[in-house]
Amino acid sequence: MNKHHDVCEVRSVDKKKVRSVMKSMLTDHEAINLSETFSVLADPTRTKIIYALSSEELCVCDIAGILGMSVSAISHQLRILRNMRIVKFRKEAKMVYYSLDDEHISRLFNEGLKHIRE
Amino acid sequence: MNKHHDVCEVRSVDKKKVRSVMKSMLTDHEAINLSETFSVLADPTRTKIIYALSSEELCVCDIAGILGMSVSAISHQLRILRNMRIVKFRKEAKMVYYSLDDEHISRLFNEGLKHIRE
DNA sequence: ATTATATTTGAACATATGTTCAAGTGTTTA
DNA sequence: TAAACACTTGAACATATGTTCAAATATAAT
Repeated sequence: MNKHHDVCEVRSVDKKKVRSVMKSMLTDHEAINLSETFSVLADPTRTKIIYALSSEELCVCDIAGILGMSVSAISHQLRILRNMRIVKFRKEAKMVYYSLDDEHISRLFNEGLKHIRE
Repeated sequence: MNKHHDVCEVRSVDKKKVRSVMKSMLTDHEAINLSETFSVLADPTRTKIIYALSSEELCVCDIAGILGMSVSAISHQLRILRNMRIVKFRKEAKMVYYSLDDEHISRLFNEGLKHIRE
C-alpha cells in the first residue's frame, strides 16, 4: 500500500499555474523556519512576557507576579524564549534579570498588536 | 488547598516596576487574540498555502498538488484559514477557488519572511 | 553549617493540533 | 439514472504544547 495514497492521485487542474507556483514555493526548511518564528508569538503567556519586557528589564519573580502565574510556568516559557534568542538574561546575585534580545520579533510583535487593535 | 498555590506566594522584588508594568499590561483578551493571530501562521502547511495564494487564486486540488499533500489535509487547513477570514473562496461548477482575504496577515507574513531571509 | 531565597528542571498530566482514513455532499458528465 | 469528480467533514490517531508539582541547584543571610 502506498503511503502517499491520496497525493499520487491528485491531478492538477491548471498545470501551468501549478508549475509556476511550485517554482517559487517556499522550501520545507523555509516554511518550518517561518512557522517556528510565528510559534514563539502564538501563546498568550509568551506574548504577555514579551510585552512586559518591552518596557522594563524584569526578574523571573516579578514577571510571575505581573502575569499572576507560577514562577515555574514563567521559567519554562523563558527557557523557550531564551533558546529562540528572543530574550537575554543577566545574573545579579540570586536574581536573574531578563530583557528582550531580538528587534525582529519585537517588530513582528508590534505589527500583530497593531493588527488586533485596529 | 489553594489552587493558586504558587501564585500567592510570589512576592515582587520591585513593587514600583511591577505596578507600572501591570498598569499597561495586555488584557487576557488581547493576549489571546494576539496569540491566535500568530497561531494562524505557526504551521508550515498554512504558511505554504498562504504563500501559494499570494501569487495566484487556486483550487483545492491544485494547492494539494503544489504542496504534495492530500486534498483532505489541505481542505482541513483551508477551513481554519476560512474561519479566521484569511482566505475567501469562490465556487465555479464543481471547483472551489481560494484566494487571500486579509492584507493584515499578508503584511505579517511578509514581515516574518523578511525576518527569516535576512 | 543551616536556613531562606531565586530560579531551573524533569516528569506527569491534560489539552490542542495536524494528518489520515472513510464516508458524506453536491455538481457534472456519460 | 449512474458514475465520476471536487471538495468537505467527522472520528481516530499520533504528536506537540503548556502548566503543575516536586525536587534540584545556586547564592545569600543567619
